[in-house]
Amino acid sequence: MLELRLVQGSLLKKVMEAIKELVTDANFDCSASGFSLQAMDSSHVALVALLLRSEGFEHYRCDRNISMGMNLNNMSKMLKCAGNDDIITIKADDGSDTVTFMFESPSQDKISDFEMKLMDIDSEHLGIPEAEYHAIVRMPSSEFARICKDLSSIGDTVVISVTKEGVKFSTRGDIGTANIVCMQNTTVDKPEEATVIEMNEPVSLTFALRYMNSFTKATPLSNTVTISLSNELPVVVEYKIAEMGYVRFYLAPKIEEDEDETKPQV
Amino acid sequence: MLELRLVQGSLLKKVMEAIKELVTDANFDCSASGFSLQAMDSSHVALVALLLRSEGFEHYRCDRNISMGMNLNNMSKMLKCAGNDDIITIKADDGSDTVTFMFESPSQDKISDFEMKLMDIDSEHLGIPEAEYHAIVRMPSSEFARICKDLSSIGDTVVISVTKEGVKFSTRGDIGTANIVCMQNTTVDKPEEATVIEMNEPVSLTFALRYMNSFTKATPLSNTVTISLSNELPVVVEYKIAEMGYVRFYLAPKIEEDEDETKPQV
DNA sequence: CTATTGAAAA
DNA sequence: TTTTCAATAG
Repeated sequence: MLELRLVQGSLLKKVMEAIKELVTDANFDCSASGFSLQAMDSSHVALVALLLRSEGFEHYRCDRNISMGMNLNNMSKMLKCAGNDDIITIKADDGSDTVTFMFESPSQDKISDFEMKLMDIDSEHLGIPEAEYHAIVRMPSSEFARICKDLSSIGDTVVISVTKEGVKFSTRGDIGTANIVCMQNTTVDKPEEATVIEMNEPVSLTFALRYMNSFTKATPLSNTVTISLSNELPVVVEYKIAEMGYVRFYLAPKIEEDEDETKPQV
Repeated sequence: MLELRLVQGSLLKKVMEAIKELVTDANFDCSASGFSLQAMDSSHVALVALLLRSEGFEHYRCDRNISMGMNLNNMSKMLKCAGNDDIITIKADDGSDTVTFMFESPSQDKISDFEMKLMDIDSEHLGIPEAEYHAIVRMPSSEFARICKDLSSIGDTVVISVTKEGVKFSTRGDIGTANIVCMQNTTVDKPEEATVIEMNEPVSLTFALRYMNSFTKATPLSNTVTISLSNELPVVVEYKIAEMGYVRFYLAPKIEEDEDETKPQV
C-alpha cells in the first residue's frame, strides 16, 4: 500500500514538465525515505535523477519498496488536470498494476481521481558516485536558461569555462561566435540573484546545447541552478526542490577538438 | 427598417465567439421582442439557441419581423473590428440584401461602419418544448470549462451523473480513467462561485466531449453555467447573458453501452 | 493564480 | 497550420 499526499501539488506538475521532454518512460521508486526516479534520456546520452524526500510530503505511507513504471507523457497529461494549488495524492495498492492520482481543490469541493496503467520497464539503476568537482557554479536559473537559449541560436555546443573570476559560456557556429561571461557576484540584494563560484582547478568543458536546453525546462522548480564540473566527468546540473529534494541532470562532455557529431556516453 | 443599438458592444462580440465554431451560417430573426437565432451545428448534432431581448438594447426598432441570413465567420470578422467598449448598432433597410454594423468609440471620435451581404439560408425553426428536467446543475462556468478540457485529454466522451450530493464527470480512454466530483456547495463568498444542484431523480448520461468543449467557448458570457439533464432528452447547457437573454446549447446523449461512433440526433 | 492575448517555434 | 511559450491583465 502506497499513499503519498503532497500539499503543494504544483511541485509535481513542474517536475513532470521538467523531465518529460527527456524521458518518455521511467520507473518511479518508492521507499520509506522518498519518491525517486533515475532514467536515461531516450538517446541514452543524458541521465535524469529525481528525489522527493518523504519528509516533504504531508502524509507518506510506503509499506514496502516498489518500483512503478510509468509513461511520463500520460502521467503528465493527468497531472495537468490538477489545479495549481490542488493537493495531490498518489496511491497504489499492493500488487495492483495501476496507480491513482487524486486531486483535491483547496476548498475541498472538487475531488478528482485519475487512474493510470503501470508498465514494465527494464532499467539499470546506476550508482552515481559522489564526486569532488573541480568547479561548482551557482547562478540564477533563469539566467542560465537564457544563456543556453541564446547560444543555441548561434551554435550547437557550448564550452563552459570556469575561472576564479567567473564562468564563460562560448559557442561557435556558421554565422559567427559568441561568448557570455558571468562574473562572480555575491553583492546582490537577494541571495538567489547571486552568481557564486567555488573552484579548486580551472575547467573548460564542451557540451551539446540541445541537452542543456532540455535541462532548463526545470527552471520553474528553483530560482537557482548549480552546475558542477570536472574534467572527464559528466556535468551535473541541479535544480533544488525546496524542502524536498532535487532534479539533477548528468551529461558527459564532448571530447574537445572533436568536430564531428559522435555521441558521448555518460 | 431595423435599427438596434447595443451599448455594451462586447456582448455581441462574445456571442459570436461563442457560437461561430459550431455554426457557420444562420438566420438571425428580429421581431419586436428581440434578436434571436436558432441553428444546428454543421454536423447536425448540436443545436444553438440565442436570445437577446429588445429591452437589453438602448434603442430597438424593428418595424416588421425579418430573418437575416449571415455567414457567422464573416460577421465575426467585422465585429472583431469593434473595440470592446464600442457601441454597436445593427441596421438593415427594408428589402435590402445587406446589413450594416456601426461602431462608435466611447469618446465618439471614431465611427466605423461595415456593410455585409446577407444570404438565403433554409432553416427549419424547431419548436423546443419546455421540459421538466430530472436534474439541474448550476456551477461556475470556468470550472465547467476546465473539467471538459481536462477530461478531453483522457477520453472522448463524458458521463455526467447527478446525485443530491454532487455532480460527477467521468471519462475513460487509452491511458486510463478519470472522475471529477463537484460537491454541492452553496456556502461560498460569492453566489457565482456556488455549485447548486436541483434534483428530482438521479440521472447519468453520456455526451461527446468535442461538443461540450465547443459549448464552453461561451464561458466569457457568464460566470455561471446551467446544465439541465433528463434521461432520453438532450442536455441543455445555458449561459445567461446579463439583462438580455441567453445562449443555449442542446446535445443529445449518446446511448449508453453503445461503444461505436454513431452520431446521435438532437 | 488564472485567463487571455500575441509572439515564436515546430 | 498547429502548437507552445511568454507576458500581461484581471
